[in-house]
Amino acid sequence: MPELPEVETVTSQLNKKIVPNQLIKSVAILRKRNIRKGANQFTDIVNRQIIDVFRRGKYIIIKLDQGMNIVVHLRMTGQLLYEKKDAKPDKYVRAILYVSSGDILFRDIRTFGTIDYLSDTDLENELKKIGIEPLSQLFDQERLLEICKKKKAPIKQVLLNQKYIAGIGNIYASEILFESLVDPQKKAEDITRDEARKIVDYTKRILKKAIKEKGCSDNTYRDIYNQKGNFNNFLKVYRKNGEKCIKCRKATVIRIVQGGRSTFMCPHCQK
DNA sequence: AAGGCAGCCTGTAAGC
DNA sequence: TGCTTACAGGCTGCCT
Repeated sequence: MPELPEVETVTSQLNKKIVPNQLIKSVAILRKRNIRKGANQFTDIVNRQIIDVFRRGKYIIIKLDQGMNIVVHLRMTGQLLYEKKDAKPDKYVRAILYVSSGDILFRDIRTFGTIDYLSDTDLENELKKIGIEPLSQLFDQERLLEICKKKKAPIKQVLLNQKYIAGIGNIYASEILFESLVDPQKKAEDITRDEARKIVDYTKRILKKAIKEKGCSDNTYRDIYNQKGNFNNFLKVYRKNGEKCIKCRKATVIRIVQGGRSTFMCPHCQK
């Protein structure tokens, strides 16, 4: 689940809670495999000061002093939960950061989530690999056309590819293309100028609205206070297969598979 | 270079 | 009720 709006929600809440000047008191690693790079130095973080918490793509970055960073990716079912102190972890909690004011629990049912411990340089190199922030001013019609140029992959796959655009996942990709009236199967290189303008416009509008609603909790996503987001109440096409399209009120929303993932669309509206 | 697909895990819902 | 199957919002690595 967690895509840009959900990760943004968690990041900004955590930022308010633990920035600045809080110390990492200790750390508990309950499942080693969730800790990837830098696992062996992970205990160094004790007594480091937290300088900042920010988001890039779907990564949550907790910036520490001495040029080190804790980098969290929630993947499918990851959660970061903030609790006052002495939280009692259930069996899905994979790691705990004990900070001055409370405990941060990394909870993840499917265990795909990751935590890396990276120097500023290593972090910079990791972040270079991911594409443009869709909410930045630099993401515009021209930029999207540039990204789509000479790509034979379907536009949906391009929107999902973090190398090109950072933060859009499966839910928002379906929603964006539905509002833009673009067929998700259309080759990226065939996207017109007008379609590119609409895709950019709806990407920004939908992501901003979803952030305002604290994300989308179809399933396991929760914010740091263990609360659900409200954006699923605003979904127009995602998982609406079998229902009447709300735009044309004639055709039925269908589910197709692209790259092994579900796409939801109205075959009448999206050409 | 780029696309397709299995794999990482566990839970839930649907179908029989 | 219980068993089996399909599916789940992400990403990597290997193969073609």
